[in-house]
Amino acid sequence: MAVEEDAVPVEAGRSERKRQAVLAAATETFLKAGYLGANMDEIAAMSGVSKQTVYKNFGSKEALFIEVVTSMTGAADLRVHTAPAEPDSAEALEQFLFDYAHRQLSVVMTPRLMQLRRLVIGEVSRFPDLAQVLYERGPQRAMQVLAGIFGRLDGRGLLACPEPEVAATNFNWLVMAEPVNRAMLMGDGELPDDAQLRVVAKEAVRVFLAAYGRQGS
Amino acid sequence: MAVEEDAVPVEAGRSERKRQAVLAAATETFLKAGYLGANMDEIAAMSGVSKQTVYKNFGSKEALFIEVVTSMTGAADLRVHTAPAEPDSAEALEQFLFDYAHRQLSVVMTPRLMQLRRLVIGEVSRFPDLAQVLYERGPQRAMQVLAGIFGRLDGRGLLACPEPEVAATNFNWLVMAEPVNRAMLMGDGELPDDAQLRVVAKEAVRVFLAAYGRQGS
DNA sequence: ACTTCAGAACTAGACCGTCCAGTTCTCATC
DNA sequence: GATGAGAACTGGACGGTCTAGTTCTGAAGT
Repeated sequence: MAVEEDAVPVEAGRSERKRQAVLAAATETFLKAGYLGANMDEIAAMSGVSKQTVYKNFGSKEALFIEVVTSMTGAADLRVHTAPAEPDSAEALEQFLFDYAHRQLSVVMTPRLMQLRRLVIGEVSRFPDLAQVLYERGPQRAMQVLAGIFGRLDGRGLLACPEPEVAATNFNWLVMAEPVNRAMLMGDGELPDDAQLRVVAKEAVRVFLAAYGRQGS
Repeated sequence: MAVEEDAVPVEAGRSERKRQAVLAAATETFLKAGYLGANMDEIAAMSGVSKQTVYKNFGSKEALFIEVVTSMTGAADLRVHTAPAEPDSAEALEQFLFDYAHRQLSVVMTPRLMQLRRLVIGEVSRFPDLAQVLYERGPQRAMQVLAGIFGRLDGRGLLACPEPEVAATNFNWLVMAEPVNRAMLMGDGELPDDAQLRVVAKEAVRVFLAAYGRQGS
């Protein structure tokens, strides 16, 4: 029937447009006020839609919240997940690690993703499944991808990590831990700029290579 | 007048006992339900006290919440903050780092402290000052203490860290990042046991010494 | 006698979800 | 291109529920 069953509707029908408007307004509202603090009337008003339409599209406040979080994690997932070319020499390895760290930091250290993380953490007891999905699609996936790469580099003698998962975990958190955990509690007021991200990434690579490189950088 | 202005009342008067009962009940309730989800009627009932008494002792829901969080952070602060004897040889250094990491993990990785952290993170926009206090009395203080120690060890030639703050930050998160961030999103269902904590601590020390030790472990 | 508190009712307001009458859009058919 | 049926939407009101905070009465303790 309809040929335009597009997954990413550029010019969608009225219903779909309203649905997207509600989702956008709900995202803003939940990020700002939290789950209990968010107001369905306000979401409807902000999206220029009646409450009836909100409930027709999403059924309940819970369902809307779940949709907001999963759609945001999915979008972030796409931006992070691009297979990088693996290095084949010591110099290429160092550059590869730095680029990976810098890109990961650049994508993740944004006010919206930090606020999403706060939101989900605060609702762990109410929505444990959502939090688990965020963990699996975030840190866990990053560490799995890294572990695969590190395992192959170990096989080629470019790294010395008998347990690639451990090395991947340590590299991941050497890069992400300080900025993320600082942002969690100190707010988005002083998120690190690009220069600071590069400093963090560089020292993380140095420490990592000292521990898992062939003969120290 | 009253001679018994004890800071830590072992056997306090009725008023003080009721105050403590309210504080205990409020702590449980806020940890379980969050700020907006907590119910003042329930807190009064759980502490065997009338709402009038609750409001006489703590003024408002906000004030009670602030008191709950600050008293918990203060208590945790006391348990973490004991000056350790600094090492004076390479072997003592390794043992010192391991003991420090293991103790830090043991104290922090408890369901109540993890839940407190989730609670405060979820309320960052409503109570930014509380979150800042938690950060300063938690990770920040730990890193400052470590930086001081590392600076002296660098002076004695036991470490090679021209920037002790950077080394302290990296050691702290090598130890804490994986367990804490996993617990934040995956819940308290599978908090690491002592054996796992020792594995994490040991590998953290190894990586740290490879990067900041004098000639590798 | 005098303070203190329990217990319960009460105020004032917020909010989720529903309902309905009237309007607007979409799209197949003519 | 006009038309008409049916789906989608609006705007507002509203029921029922919940909650923070106040107030009142009576009892208990000192």
